[in-house]
Amino acid sequence: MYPKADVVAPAVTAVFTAVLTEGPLSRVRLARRLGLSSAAVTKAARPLIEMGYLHELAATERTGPGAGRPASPLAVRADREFFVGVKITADELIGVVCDLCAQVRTAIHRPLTDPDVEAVLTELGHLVDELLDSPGGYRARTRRLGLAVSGDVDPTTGLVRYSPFLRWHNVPLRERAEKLTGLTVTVENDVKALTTAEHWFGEGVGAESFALVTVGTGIGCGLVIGGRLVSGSHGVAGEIGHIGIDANGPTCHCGGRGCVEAIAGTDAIVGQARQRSGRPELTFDEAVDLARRGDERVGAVFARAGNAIGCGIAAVANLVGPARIVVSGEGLAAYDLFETHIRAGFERQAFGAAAECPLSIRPLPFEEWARGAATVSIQALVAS
Amino acid sequence: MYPKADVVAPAVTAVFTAVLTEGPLSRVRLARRLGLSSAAVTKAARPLIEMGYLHELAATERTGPGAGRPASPLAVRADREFFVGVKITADELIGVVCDLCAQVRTAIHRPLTDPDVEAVLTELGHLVDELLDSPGGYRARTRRLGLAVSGDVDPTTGLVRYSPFLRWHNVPLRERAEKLTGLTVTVENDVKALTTAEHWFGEGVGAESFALVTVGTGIGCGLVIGGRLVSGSHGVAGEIGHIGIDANGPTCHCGGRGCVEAIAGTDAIVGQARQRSGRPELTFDEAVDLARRGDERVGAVFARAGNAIGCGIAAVANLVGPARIVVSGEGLAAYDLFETHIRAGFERQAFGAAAECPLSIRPLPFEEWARGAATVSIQALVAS
DNA sequence: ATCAATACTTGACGAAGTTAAATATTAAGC
DNA sequence: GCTTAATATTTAACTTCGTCAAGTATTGAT
Repeated sequence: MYPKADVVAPAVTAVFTAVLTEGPLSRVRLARRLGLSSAAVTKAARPLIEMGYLHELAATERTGPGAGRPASPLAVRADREFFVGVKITADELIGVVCDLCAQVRTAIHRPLTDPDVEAVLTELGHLVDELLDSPGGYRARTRRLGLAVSGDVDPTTGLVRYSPFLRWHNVPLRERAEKLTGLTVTVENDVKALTTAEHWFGEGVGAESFALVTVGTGIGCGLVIGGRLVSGSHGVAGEIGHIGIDANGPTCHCGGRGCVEAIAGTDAIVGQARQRSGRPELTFDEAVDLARRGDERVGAVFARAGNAIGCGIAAVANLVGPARIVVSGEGLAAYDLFETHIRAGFERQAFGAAAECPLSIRPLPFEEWARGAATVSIQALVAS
Repeated sequence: MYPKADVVAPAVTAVFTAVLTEGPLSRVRLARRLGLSSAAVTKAARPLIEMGYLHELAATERTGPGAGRPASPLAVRADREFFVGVKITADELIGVVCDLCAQVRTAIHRPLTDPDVEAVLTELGHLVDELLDSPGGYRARTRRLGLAVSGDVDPTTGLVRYSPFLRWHNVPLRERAEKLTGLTVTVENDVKALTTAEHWFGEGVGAESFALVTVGTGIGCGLVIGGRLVSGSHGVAGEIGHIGIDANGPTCHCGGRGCVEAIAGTDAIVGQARQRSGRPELTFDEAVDLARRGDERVGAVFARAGNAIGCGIAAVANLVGPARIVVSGEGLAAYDLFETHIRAGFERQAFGAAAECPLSIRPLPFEEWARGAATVSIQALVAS
């Protein structure tokens, strides 16, 4: 990233990260926040300014009792560089172009007919081209592409070890995508990418530890502990969906009993709602409708699901004690039906001070997943 | 710790830690393991040797095809310094003297009649004196004392915020103990101290992430992730005992339902065993006896408890994916009754590759808690 | 004895921080 | 307008802690 060295001085990365995630900050504030001398910040900021990543804002707020030279806050030049992020699902590619501040500039959804590797890669190439050629002139200032895939992914090698939904085994996705697009590619698990996005640019900013729970067909969880994303030694981490919370609950496809996902995954909810309403063709949206109109049998399904999610979240809070937890995902489109039950389940099962952990519950536009992918490639730039 | 600086070069701490935890290692091996040049290791080792913490062993094994100068492994001089560790419970003080390798040299148990702060501190003073004056001449070479207390403890200030069993609130334990003994004192939560001990000197050595589960009256869990002990933002972490695993299970004293502890804590087991056997005076040991002799009703209580523990452990494995998990504690004195059920519960509920996480299940001498306290003070030395 | 192999040490160098002093810019008081 | 106190930033000398490259040490094999 910088002319001289391959790996960059810690202070440079620290300064860049702080300005990116916490907005414009003067050198003195940066120094205090990062535990560095202001001289060190001056030096670290210089190459970043020279390369156009940061710039000085005009002096603004007056500080203190009224005297003193005004600070020159350092801010990110958002349009210095753009990043493509693509979330790959079995039936759709979702692609975005983000600026350096992770703001989405353009988004494209493209349906897929077949999750076959070759077919997906071909579509991916077209999608990336279309994104880069869309109005805005992104191509000239885009060098990086982030990909988010569900399943077991090795971000260091860019290998997709196993993705159940896509039915991919050991696909060297980074290599393929780099050859295809000519961009520098990062590959990450989708939930981890989203967690990263929320940690750097969302509600997790500044939190030393942080958890993101996604509610959808599956129920996932990304964890940041000690400022670092938790990866899990055996490639497993954040599998909140398969925590058992009801010893007599339904059997899960994973072989466990009473898994959160088997109670609160959208498939599980639909199944239950069909059974209770006696309408075997019911869709998720229809079930939501019924519940909103006061159908008690279907409402109880959502209540139980919300409780299960809350209980799973409480397990996270009890075990790792994150500073805050964000609950999100497609399933929360119906979050009015969930929220109180999630909170109730959480508060009942959270132990002691863990109950004080702030919970944000809100739905999430589907592009957010692709933004997560782009965020990972922003991080890759900053760390380089 | 060293003459010049207050904080020591990272390499010095790294070398000391590696030799302490992984045994004698030559400089070249250390360099490879730590990602340093061998020159850096030579320099880092020098002050440690000069101060008597490390020494060179005689060359030993021949390496490679047969040629080359033999290595001079660096080893810890275990008797260079001693450390006192004391575990404080409501009815007992357990004290040990450990050497630098965390080997217990002397242990003393001392009953307490009253968990009042002043009474405990008085006894603590006597206990430390007795330990230091016991045969072995420890006093002259002991500068540090580690204390382990259950409950909410702030290790940076040495404040015991709240300890339910002791009924202590905001006791400045470090300050008091330092004044009392003249030693440099570290204070830590008991489970975290034990986790630290196991991470540095037990089965957790070398693991980048690691979990310790303790089974007793309470059920606790210590976590190491990314090589660092997890502390929890709200002072809560590792509360595996209050994860809810049975939505219809018994109500727990914490207000939750079906908590692991409400099913598998020793008190819960005794309660259940009394009920099922119809003997209201039954003790834990008697219940163990009955189960071992084939009493099916009491045996089922242990089976259910073991399953609950396994299920809680699976939650840890699913969420954080530790490289290994150790299960231990007083409750495991009867581990023959538990083990298969713990493993069964774990394997049923562990998701995917998480089931591959090695599980060590074994009882633990009670002095181990005090050794944990001493270990924390060894760490404090190394980090200084 | 010589050589190849491996372990360790040394000293010059460089990267990346520190501290202390200089410089810049402002508001307030006179 | 001038001075002063306050705050921000920069500069330069210095410190720390590592690397690299070259040397020394010690061994088995030829």
